[in-house]
Amino acid sequence: MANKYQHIYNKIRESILTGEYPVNSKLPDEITLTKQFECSRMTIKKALELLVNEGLIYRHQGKGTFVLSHVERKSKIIVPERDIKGLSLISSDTNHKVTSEILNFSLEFANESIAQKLQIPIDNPIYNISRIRFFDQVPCVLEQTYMSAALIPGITHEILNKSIYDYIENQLNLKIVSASKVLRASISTENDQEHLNLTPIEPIFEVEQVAYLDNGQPFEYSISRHRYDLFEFSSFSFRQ
Amino acid sequence: MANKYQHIYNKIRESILTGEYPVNSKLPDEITLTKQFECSRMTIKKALELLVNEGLIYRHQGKGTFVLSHVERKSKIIVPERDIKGLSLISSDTNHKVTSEILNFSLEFANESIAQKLQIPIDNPIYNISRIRFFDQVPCVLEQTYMSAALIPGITHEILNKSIYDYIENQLNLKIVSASKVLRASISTENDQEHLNLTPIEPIFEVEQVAYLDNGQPFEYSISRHRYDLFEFSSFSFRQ
DNA sequence: CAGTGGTCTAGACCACAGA
DNA sequence: CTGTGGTCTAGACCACTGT
Repeated sequence: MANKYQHIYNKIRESILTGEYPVNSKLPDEITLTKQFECSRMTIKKALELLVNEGLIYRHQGKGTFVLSHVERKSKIIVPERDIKGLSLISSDTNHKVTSEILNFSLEFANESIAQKLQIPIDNPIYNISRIRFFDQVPCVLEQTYMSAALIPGITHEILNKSIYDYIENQLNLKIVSASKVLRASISTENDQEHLNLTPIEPIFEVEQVAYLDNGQPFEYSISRHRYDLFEFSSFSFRQ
Repeated sequence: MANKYQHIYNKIRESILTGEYPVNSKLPDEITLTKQFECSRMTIKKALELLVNEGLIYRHQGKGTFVLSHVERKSKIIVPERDIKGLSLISSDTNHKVTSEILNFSLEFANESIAQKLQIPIDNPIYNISRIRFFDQVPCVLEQTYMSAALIPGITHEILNKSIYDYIENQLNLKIVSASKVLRASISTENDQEHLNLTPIEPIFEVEQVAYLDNGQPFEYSISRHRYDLFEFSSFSFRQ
């Protein structure tokens, strides 16, 4: 493990998830943890902060640190709202299979709206990519993606059939670090209904996303239209 | 200002929003900031971390700290995804008016599902509250709320017409600190269509939420059904 | 190499909770 | 009062960037 605080975070997280620290129980105090992990108090704090952000524990000045209940849900595909990679995550994590069908893949020139999202000049070249994503052979997402061709060179059909993110991170060695999203419900269009097998009254869960590299440059603007009955987005928020 | 790091956070945030540090510009390095604010480097780091979480800046080891672009959107009611209080926030923030119509307000006994969400025993008393929320006289949210009556005593019609959160925080002096949410798109029911003036093909943006007090106790379980055309949820996520 | 942010320390003092 | 987490310091050493 590279960092001490991440190591400690993983260890404590594991202890919580395996039930060694049960729900509602009190964690050892910070001083005890510094001895247990042979580190300073600041390092323990940093590790525990990660668990607070994750909604796994809460801390109370004067009282201590306690394990929160962490409920699992199973009926749908749960996308952690703060996740950046979307379906790619699921495919590597579980025994489900995510595949793609490419509807369109072309090189175009950015119009004003897209140029603004990607923070590039108008008429710069961009990839325009339309895919249907299948989850265990079931069509579940219509995805429209725009990427700056200068920033992400060498996209091929082959790559689109797998994961764009894998290519960017492992082949181009770029780091995807953040994303801003807008989530909304939307009436399904005829196009949606055809590709995702929906009736006209069945809606779409739309996610509009701009994803950023570690230098702050937007590299992808995408609009994903999810089957309403297969996706939920979960999030945990707390006051800072 | 209570804390030095919050003071510094506010100052730098202000400088970014007023354009004193323009988009894409580099912030002063940490050492310079420690001199400017007369504090240690850890304190600067803590302040800057808040700005990173907010998506206002990004930091790059070896290079520096830079201002990210922060775009505003205006066409819809934008709910910051990490917000806990929902509409109450908007009503106090803007010159728009949020009102309520109470459809039902009764004391009941928790069934298994609700008891589990609120982490109370089955058959404990709970408030069952149904409200329509109006935004500038337009009905826009159907809200179903369950709260433990033991935890949040003294709810009245009067309070429901205003903000429950205000009552809990200012009258009962309880602190609402976190919430876990599930967001989904849903077909509108006849009930939705009637109260929110929707046609059958118009969907609902549903938010299911459990909100927690600072002692980790869930105090509210709610399901809010939003007009799909008036609400968007925005979020910013980054890898930790 | 110098400049910058990332991690980590050892300890000080404060604020809050509960006996 | 003791036990707890929150804030803050002054400084060390490391990792990465670009000259």
